[in-house]
Amino acid sequence: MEASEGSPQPVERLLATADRLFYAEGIRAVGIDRVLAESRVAKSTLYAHFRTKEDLVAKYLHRRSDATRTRVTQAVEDRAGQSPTARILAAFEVFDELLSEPGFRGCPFANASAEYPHHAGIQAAIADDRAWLPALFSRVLAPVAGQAGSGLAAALVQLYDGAVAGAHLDRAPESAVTAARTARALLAAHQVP
Amino acid sequence: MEASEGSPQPVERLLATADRLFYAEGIRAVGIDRVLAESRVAKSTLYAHFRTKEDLVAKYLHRRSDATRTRVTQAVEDRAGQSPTARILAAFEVFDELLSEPGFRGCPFANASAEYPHHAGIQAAIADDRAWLPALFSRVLAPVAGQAGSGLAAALVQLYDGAVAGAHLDRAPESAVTAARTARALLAAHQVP
DNA sequence: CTTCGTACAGACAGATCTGTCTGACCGCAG
DNA sequence: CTGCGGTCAGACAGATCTGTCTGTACGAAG
Repeated sequence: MEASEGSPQPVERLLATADRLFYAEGIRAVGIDRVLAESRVAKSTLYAHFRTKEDLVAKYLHRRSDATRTRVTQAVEDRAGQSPTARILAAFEVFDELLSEPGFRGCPFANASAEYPHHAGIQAAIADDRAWLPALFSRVLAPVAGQAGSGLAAALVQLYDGAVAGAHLDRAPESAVTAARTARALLAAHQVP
Repeated sequence: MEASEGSPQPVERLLATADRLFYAEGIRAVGIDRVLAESRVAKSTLYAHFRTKEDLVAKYLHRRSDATRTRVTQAVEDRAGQSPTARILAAFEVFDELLSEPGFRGCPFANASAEYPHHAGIQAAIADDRAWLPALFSRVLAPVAGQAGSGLAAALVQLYDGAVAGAHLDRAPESAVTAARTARALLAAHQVP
């Protein structure tokens, strides 16, 4: 039934290769033929599972979103008993790891939005991703910050977005540390414990 | 000698159309033929002034950068006598205007970087743009913040980048106001007058 | 009037990209 | 053994894109 631990199933190979190439070189810059050749998958297999290239792109984005959300959420949940500030800063520690990874090339969702500003399925994948981080921050802050909680969460998301942009465009991975410092100052200014 | 006030010269028409289309729809998504048709310029004229499409893209980016830098710098210089905090906040007021413009679709440099991650001329145009804002903030902060000035400037640039990303991906132009609030808190925390 | 520089219009070649289709192969269920 | 679902390999059509080239038009300079 399942893969007998040889090389992964075709769809998995396809998605792994698409992730690598689309993220590293840009989506429109990478043709379907290239993805197929490097993943050793037949064209007919691709189109048996995805209606168009854009469907594959949307799937690529959803997988990226899931992976990051899981990783960040886990780090925050691991500190369930600690203070809201400590939990927020735990998220920023993960951001630091993400932004320091060798192949980091910016936010895959911002990048995809630049390439497909008007495609419904891709924009939906992006909108989907944009929801989880403010929700996570709001959840962490809910016990201590009442009304101002969502505004504070939005400000923290901005710090994340700014760190991502800077790490990419300025090739400055230390921007995650700068963002964490600002986050700490912001939380202190709002008397979050 | 100069244009007798009819329709602008071909290169100017070309650049205006390229700016509009590249920014609104993405660079790779817009073919040269489309730019030529909408600007009513002949293909031979384009290639007499630009060696390749990418050269035109680089020019488009340089013009965008110049326009924004001029506008922001002017607002800051207009408050030459005022406090550093007031001058920084004046920049954020301009950001608010920029992010609230109807056709706003994110940072043209981040967008271009997503589409041409490996093209030397385009990456050079992006790197060029990335320098002026931290330099402006550093200049404003130099009189009051000594050593910490450049770190503070970097943090403020992050706030700008975060506001741009949020305004684009979340369609939330009010993110400029959020960023300005954080900037004010940050400057206060560093006792900048 | 002629010449020169600039621009226009559009054909053209060559490359490339997406999506369809054909045919062969292979493991497994019946 | 036979049939079937899933996969591979690659040809193919049709569209599209960049960059070159040809020929024409027009105003200014000489």
